Parts: sequence; C-alpha cells; structure tokens
Amino acid sequence: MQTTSAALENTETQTRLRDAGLRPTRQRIGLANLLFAGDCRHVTAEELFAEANAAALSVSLATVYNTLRQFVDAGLLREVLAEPGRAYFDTNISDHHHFFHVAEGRLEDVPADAVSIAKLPMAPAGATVERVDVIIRLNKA
Amino acid sequence: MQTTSAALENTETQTRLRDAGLRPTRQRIGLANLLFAGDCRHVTAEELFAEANAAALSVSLATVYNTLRQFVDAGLLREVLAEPGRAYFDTNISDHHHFFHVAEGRLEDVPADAVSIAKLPMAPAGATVERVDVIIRLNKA
DNA sequence: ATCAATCTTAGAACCTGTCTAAAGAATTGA
DNA sequence: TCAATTCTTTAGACAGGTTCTAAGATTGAT
Repeated sequence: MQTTSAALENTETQTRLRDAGLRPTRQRIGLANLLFAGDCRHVTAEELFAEANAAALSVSLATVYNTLRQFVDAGLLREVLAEPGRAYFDTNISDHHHFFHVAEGRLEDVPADAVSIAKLPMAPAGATVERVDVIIRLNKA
Repeated sequence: MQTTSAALENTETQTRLRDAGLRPTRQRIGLANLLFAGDCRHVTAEELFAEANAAALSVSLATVYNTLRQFVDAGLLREVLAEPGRAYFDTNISDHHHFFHVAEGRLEDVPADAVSIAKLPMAPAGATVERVDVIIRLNKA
C-alpha cells in the first residue's frame, strides 16, 4: 500500500504537535489540519467550530477554544485583536501586519516588508517590547 | 454671584455636546466632565461607571455604555482594542499610538511623533484607509 | 404648559469565552 | 500487553462584558 499524502500530512501534523509539547489527539490533529491547510487563514473560534462540524470532525466548542489557546501559547498561531468582543486567529506566525476591513469584519495580511517603521519610542523603564502590532483599518471607498 | 469655573466648564461641555448633535443631559454632561477632566485618560465602561457613582453622579451602566458609544461615533472619544473582551476609551483623539502593558492591562499614550511609519502599503481596491493603529505590546523586563 | 422626540433605566438577554467534573484517550512502565 | 498514570475531551453551567427592551422621565420646540 502506497503512502497517501493525507497520511503524510497527518504524520507531519502529529510531529508538529509533539514538538510543541501537545499530545497529538484526534481533535488537535483535525483542527490543525483545517487551520494549516491554507497559507494565511484568519479564523474565529466559532468559524473553526463550524468548519470542523462541516468536515465531520466531531469536536466540542470548548475543545476548539482550548486548542486555539494552546496553539497560541505554543507559537503555532497568533491572536489578532481587531474588533471588540471577538478574537481572530492567524495561521501566519511570521512577522507581518494587517489590513482590517471594518465593514466586513475581515482581516487581510500585509507582508512585513510592506510596512516600515522608521522610529519607535523606547520602552518605559522596566518594560520590554513584546511585539508591535500595526492594523490598517479600512473603509469602503 | 461670580461665575464659577465649574459652571463655566459645564457650559463648555453643553456646547460641546450640542455641537456633536447630542442633547446635553445631566448624565452626558456628568460623564463628559469626568472623561475630559484630565488630558489623556484610558477608561473602560465599568471604570467610568464606578467613577460616576463615586462622584455622586447617578447614572446607569446602560447609559455609560450608550454614552461611550455615542461619544465615539461623534468623534469625542476613540476606542482602543488591546485585549479581547474589553474596550478601552481614549479621551485623546489626536493622532497618536499606544503602549499596552500586557501584565497590568494598562494603556499608555505614545505621541504621534515618537513613531514614524516610513512605508505603508496601498489600500486594496475599493477601500480607503480610515486609521493606522500601532500598539506596542510590553512585558515586564 | 404642552407635545413629540429623545433619553435613561432596570433588568433581561446575548455572545464570546472559561470552568467544572466526569468520562475518555494517549502514554508509561512493568 | 495490560494496567496505572496522566492528559484530554466533553456537555453544560458559568462568567464577564456589552447590548437590547420596553416603560417612564427629560428635553426642546411650540
């Protein structure tokens, strides 16, 4: 029997989870495969939950929330705040920024090299810069 | 009887509200006076509600929320998103950016001229840039 | 003063997200 | 391989922040 690409991907996902210190459970593998199928996805917990159900992946909403948080803590995902009361999760963890289409509630990646910050203030005493978030808020023209 | 500064301020506040298309009600005047007393305040709805109560300004929580939203819509306040599930309101509506002290959940203004953005991408077709938000996330050193 | 329009309010409802406790699955070690 | 151990999942309750509702109060114009 030949190794299928699905099986391969599954193994890769398992390794990725293990490397992050997470047991490769059915739910985590399934969610990871959904999340990292495309290149730069921006999903909310509810969206991912709906996707999982549509993909016949039986998983509870609580697990979706837990998993997203664990993936963020493990550095597999990045959380983006653009709207009050809703968290977006970005599968692109490289250094980059975002457009936010206000009317649609949609995020869009902006490559790091499309934004250049020439000057930044020093961090206040006793603090270190964790990250600089740039969100370009867009309205319809 | 001499015009007191409190009365003067009150009149100014009333004019300001009227200019924004809002009836200068007792609640709005009181909240505006609390908000715009200092220079650059960053408050949450609950904080402002507590302050109002402490200042013997009888106002309901719903009114605090309504008023904050109306002030944002009227351009009197700016909403800042730094944490999921909680909105901060910034009384400084001039162009500027923010430090966010993650551990404390505290915002701090960064003057516009302390940050210089040398390059920005073009807005996608059909969209216009409303604002560029820069949030410098800080951890304890 | 009167009236229509607007505003405030208490409380319920809502939504996103977290917690609980019990059942289930993955790992460990004999 | 088989428990024993540990971690994970789950349904449902819960929590925090915010908005809605419908009724009464205030405001501004007449």
